[in-house]
Amino acid sequence: MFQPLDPLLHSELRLAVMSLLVSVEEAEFPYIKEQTGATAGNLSVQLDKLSEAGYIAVEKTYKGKRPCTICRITPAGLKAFEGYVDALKSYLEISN
Amino acid sequence: MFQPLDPLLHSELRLAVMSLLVSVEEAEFPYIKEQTGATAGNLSVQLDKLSEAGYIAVEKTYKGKRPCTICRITPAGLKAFEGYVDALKSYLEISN
DNA sequence: TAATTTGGTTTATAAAATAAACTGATTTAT
DNA sequence: ATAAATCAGTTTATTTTATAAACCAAATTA
Repeated sequence: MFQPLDPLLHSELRLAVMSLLVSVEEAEFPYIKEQTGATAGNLSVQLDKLSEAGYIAVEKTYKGKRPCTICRITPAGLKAFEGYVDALKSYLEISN
Repeated sequence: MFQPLDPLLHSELRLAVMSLLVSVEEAEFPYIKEQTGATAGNLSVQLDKLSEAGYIAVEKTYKGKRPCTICRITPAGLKAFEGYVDALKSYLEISN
């Protein structure tokens, strides 16, 4: 009846991050922060979780002299996101 | 960009309960328990939260000699559910 | 009449989300 | 030159949440 929801994606901020990365395929920390409205601390923690799950790849480089964290969705992450969206439908489609 | 998600509905079990009640408009505790696969304890707690939020109405009656807890979605609950589904779309629709 | 089942509630614990505080380097202002 | 402010994050602490375990009362079955 109801498909289980991946707890890693069933989180407002992590879902927003993944949603963002699905469409842009590359985003810097401050951009994600701005788009999601998250605090830096919260974002940092959630990016770690997504990264540890292999849903995103995090590259730490420099932009001029300043540190720069770039995030990209991975194939596993894309698959998980699609699976989550699919599972959600079992909760949203009225009367089947 | 991303619409906030009602934390009361952004919960696997509570969402399942609401989804169920949207389509049936009346369900007994054991039925909800069976359909969602939840433990009785967890379900009891989550029904309380939905009830306290005014999203569902809980009627405690008897079915013969046995206690019977009947749940119905309220207009406020239906509105909240629809709002939640709508907000979710801002996370799921690829490239706005 | 003892054990089991039904229909739950209450309580305890583990996990999660989130913000606050902090670090270290870079600009900018004085 | 140096003090203050900003940038780019991380770490830690706190609150909230989800969940299961333990419990309770009544009814049913053995």
